[in-house]
Amino acid sequence: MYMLYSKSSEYVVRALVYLAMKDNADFIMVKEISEHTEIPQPFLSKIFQDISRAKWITSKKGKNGGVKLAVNPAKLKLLDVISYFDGMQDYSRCMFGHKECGVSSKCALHNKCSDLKNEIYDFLNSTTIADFTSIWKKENKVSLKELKIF
Amino acid sequence: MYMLYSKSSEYVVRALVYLAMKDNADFIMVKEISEHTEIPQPFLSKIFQDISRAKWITSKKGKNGGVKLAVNPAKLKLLDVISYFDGMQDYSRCMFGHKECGVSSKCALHNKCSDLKNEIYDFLNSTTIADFTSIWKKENKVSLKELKIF
DNA sequence: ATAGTTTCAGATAAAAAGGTCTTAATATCT
DNA sequence: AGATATTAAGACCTTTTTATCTGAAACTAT
Repeated sequence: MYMLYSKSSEYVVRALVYLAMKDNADFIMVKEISEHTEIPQPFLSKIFQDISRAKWITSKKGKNGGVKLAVNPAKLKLLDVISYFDGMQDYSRCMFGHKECGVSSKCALHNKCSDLKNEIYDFLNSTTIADFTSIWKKENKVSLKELKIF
Repeated sequence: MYMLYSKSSEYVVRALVYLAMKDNADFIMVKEISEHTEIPQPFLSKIFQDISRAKWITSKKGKNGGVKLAVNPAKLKLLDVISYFDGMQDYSRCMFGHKECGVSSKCALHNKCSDLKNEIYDFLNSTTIADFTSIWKKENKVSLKELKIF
């Protein structure tokens, strides 16, 4: 499928939003996050291993262990998250495959489409984990099961 | 992956555009279409079987056989093609999962996102196979290898 | 130190998507 | 009628994505 983002990306956004809602003093157990986000726990563990390598979180083993945000969620853009898991896609590609898509060959269809792609790019590039978190806090919700980027 | 469309959808658009460029008097061999669109022939056959059930094309076996458009390409919307293969997705779903997404709970993020989804929907709903074809004719191209919806 | 808890790491399994192959059926031409 | 060309149909294979399992390592509290 030509994708906007994968399941992993969606999951990790939910997980990061949940973490960002906490005061970030304690480590949060993966199990707890799994329950509130409805992400299968083993899968979530693996995702955390992944983003722990990327230094977005730190983790602690043993009693009172868990995971904790290591970066400012206001600096974590959706684009970063998605491209980390799914790779960066080409938001500027011409739909007709022209290498040099000059003015002469531009048409309404092309323009419409590249505008759309720019908008998607801008949205992903300007929206952060913190943006989601602040809304969720306002709503006083705990569960993030339903959260979807699009 | 959360998709905009699958490979099948992309392929079938290319194939339909190719067919729509022909005068539609003769049946066109799947092999010929496969070569000009760079779609693996066995896969393309399968896709044609599919859309032949949907009555978008007719096919003829045997010598001088092949496939032929059975509908007006100006009436074939991208949305139809994509939803036929990938199913209709929910373009109006609230990103926070609210069943009743009332004004009070709407936020900038929600609005931005639903605007985007609407635009995508409108694009897919207003663009037809014929739109692609007319541009391709203008460009005097034969090969459709590079064509991509987005 | 030891027991208990919890992540880490990697192997493995299941599901979905994408792609190929083979045989049968059907049409056309001679 | 027979030979040939071409799609139909469905089984099968491959790759990618998603999900699970297991044994160890590490930390804490007692």
